[in-house]
Amino acid sequence: MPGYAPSEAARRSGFSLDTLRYYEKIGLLNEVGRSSSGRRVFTDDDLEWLVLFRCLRDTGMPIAEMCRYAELARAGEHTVGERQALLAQHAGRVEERMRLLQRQYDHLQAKIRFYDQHVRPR
Amino acid sequence: MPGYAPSEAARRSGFSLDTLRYYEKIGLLNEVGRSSSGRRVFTDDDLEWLVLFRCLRDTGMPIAEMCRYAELARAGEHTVGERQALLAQHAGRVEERMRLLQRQYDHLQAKIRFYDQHVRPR
DNA sequence: TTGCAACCTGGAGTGCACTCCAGTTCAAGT
DNA sequence: ACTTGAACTGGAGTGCACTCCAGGTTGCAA
Repeated sequence: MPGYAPSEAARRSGFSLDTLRYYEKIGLLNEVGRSSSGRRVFTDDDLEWLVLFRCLRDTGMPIAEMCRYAELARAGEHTVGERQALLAQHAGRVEERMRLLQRQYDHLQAKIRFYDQHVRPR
Repeated sequence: MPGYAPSEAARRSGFSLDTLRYYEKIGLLNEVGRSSSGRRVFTDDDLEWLVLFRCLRDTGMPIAEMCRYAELARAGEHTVGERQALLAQHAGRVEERMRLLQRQYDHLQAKIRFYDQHVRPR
């Protein structure tokens, strides 16, 4: 059980120090342990949570929903079904977003190719 | 040349009336024509611009960059190269985002499948 | 022992992209 | 003539997710 300094946790998770403190303050991240002098010491478990938050954030989940998920997890094992449902619903929305993104990307490419006719005519 | 009422333009573009006015106010959308009584009348050309803005917005382009593109277009034909380059650069960033999104989506699916072991054990 | 970087806190500030509001005007239907 | 609803303006307000700040510890290296 090593335990990571804030800067190390930031480096590993890709979140800024301020964001880590913010996530803890709003109760997204569980209270992080402290050293004798009051400095945060992140555990591997904390880091795993951060990896999940990064996944959820990158896929566009709002923070309020991440909080909901974290609360369910803290509530105990009997919430696994609800937690899974939450993730599954989110995954569905992500699929939709991916389809839209692909569609608009195709439009964009068409537009770029269209320019080819004018930038280098014929 | 029909010309569309604001509500019709909103319906066709998927932007709200407020957003249409906002886009015009900040100079993203060119000054829209007016009826004798001062009401906006959107042309097909306006609508085409809105379709493009929707594409760019859905793919995550910041408004400032869309403004830049619109300015280039207003500046004349000699900017086609720069315009194309701007779109191409954006497309590159979109590809990157799509890859990240796919990667994180896969993580998410793995997490959901992992729950299966616990929700319906063995 | 002194310097300095990393860390702490509470709270204020930022940037983005809208969204809402109050008060007014206008066009068209009954 | 009157009502209704869509549109107009300038400007204020909102929601989200951070990000920054001031002022104060603390741990460690030289």
